[in-house]
Amino acid sequence: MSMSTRADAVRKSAADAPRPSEPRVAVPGLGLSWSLVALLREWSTLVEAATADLPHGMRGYQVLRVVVHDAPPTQASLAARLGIDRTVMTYLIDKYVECGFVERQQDPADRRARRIVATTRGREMLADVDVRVAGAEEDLLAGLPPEDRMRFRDLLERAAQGATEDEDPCGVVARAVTSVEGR
Amino acid sequence: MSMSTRADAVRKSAADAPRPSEPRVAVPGLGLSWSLVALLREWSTLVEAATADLPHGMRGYQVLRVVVHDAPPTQASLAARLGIDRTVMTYLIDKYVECGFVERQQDPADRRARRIVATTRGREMLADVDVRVAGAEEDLLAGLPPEDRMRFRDLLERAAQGATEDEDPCGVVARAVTSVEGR
DNA sequence: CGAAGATCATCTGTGTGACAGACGATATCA
DNA sequence: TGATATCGTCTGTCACACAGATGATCTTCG
Repeated sequence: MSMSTRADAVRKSAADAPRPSEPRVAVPGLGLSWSLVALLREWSTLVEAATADLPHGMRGYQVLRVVVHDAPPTQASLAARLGIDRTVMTYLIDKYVECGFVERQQDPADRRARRIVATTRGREMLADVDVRVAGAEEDLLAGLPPEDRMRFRDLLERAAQGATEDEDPCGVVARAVTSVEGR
Repeated sequence: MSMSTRADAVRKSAADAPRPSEPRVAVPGLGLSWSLVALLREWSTLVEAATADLPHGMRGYQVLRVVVHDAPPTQASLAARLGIDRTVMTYLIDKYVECGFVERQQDPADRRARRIVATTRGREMLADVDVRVAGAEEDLLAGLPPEDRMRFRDLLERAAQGATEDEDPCGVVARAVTSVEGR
């Protein structure tokens, strides 16, 4: 960030209000970082609002999504898929079971494993949240004229694709997400 | 923090939720979240590498940057600027003092306050890291043809600006960053 | 078949990091 | 002068991720 104001300006009395910071901020090469982070942050805020009903925030949403769409055979594989520690997955699922969104079923083929299946209620909730999330994403780009939004999405997607070519896409999201909600 | 766009009232934190990921599987609106997060994640990785010499990674980098460029009058204002808790700032600065990058100087005008000033070594280090970070950002967009990069930067910046109009830009970055590197 | 080892989910302990609150020192205001 | 606010620090607490051990079960191979 850093802005043009400079050191000598330190004259000002300490009593000054913590200045509200003006949004300009122009430092070479910094705009990219800042914009990326700011946008993601805003996204996080919006999506958080959209999923306020779900335990464990974004994390939980992801889990539910994967459970519904991919139905991984074991809890461990589910965790691996999202880059979450297996022990964490345990109490994460606990919570969701408690809320009635998913169930643990003994896999008859392998009695060590529990298959995590979404309940009807879980599915409904997911569908509902999906809609809200989509809306949130649209809101996120509200500052751009419609035709630029598409262009932006496209460029963003290509950039991301290029940047993560050889990377594991699942863990990526999981890790980044974890933190964002951190606060 | 205030959220500009809608996102009304989100007192409780507990949810977030991107649409993660699996590579295939096309879900409407899916790409945006994933791409944003993935790109930021990649950025985080690169920048983390670029700032490996600095304590506290990118957090420390931000602090050093602000110290050098803005020279905030007090430790508290520095913390506020970056959205970091004041008590956290204490040991964060401790570390940097220990490394010889900054110094705490009693402000003669207000003996309660310590002015944080960068040492020559700190400035050199910052300049050095700045270069590396700029390079990292360039790498980040390597997947885009050169002319698209500019276009992308522009769109990204405008989108971010629109999304965070009335928001405090500093805290934004700090918080998001914290989280992302979380891991 | 049966023993050894792998795998699954869970439980327990540990470490890290953020934050609230209290504190002494100082500044400011009435 | 006294009351109140601010600055930086310190202490205690809390949440959370992770490593390791545990009991149950499957698999492999002699």
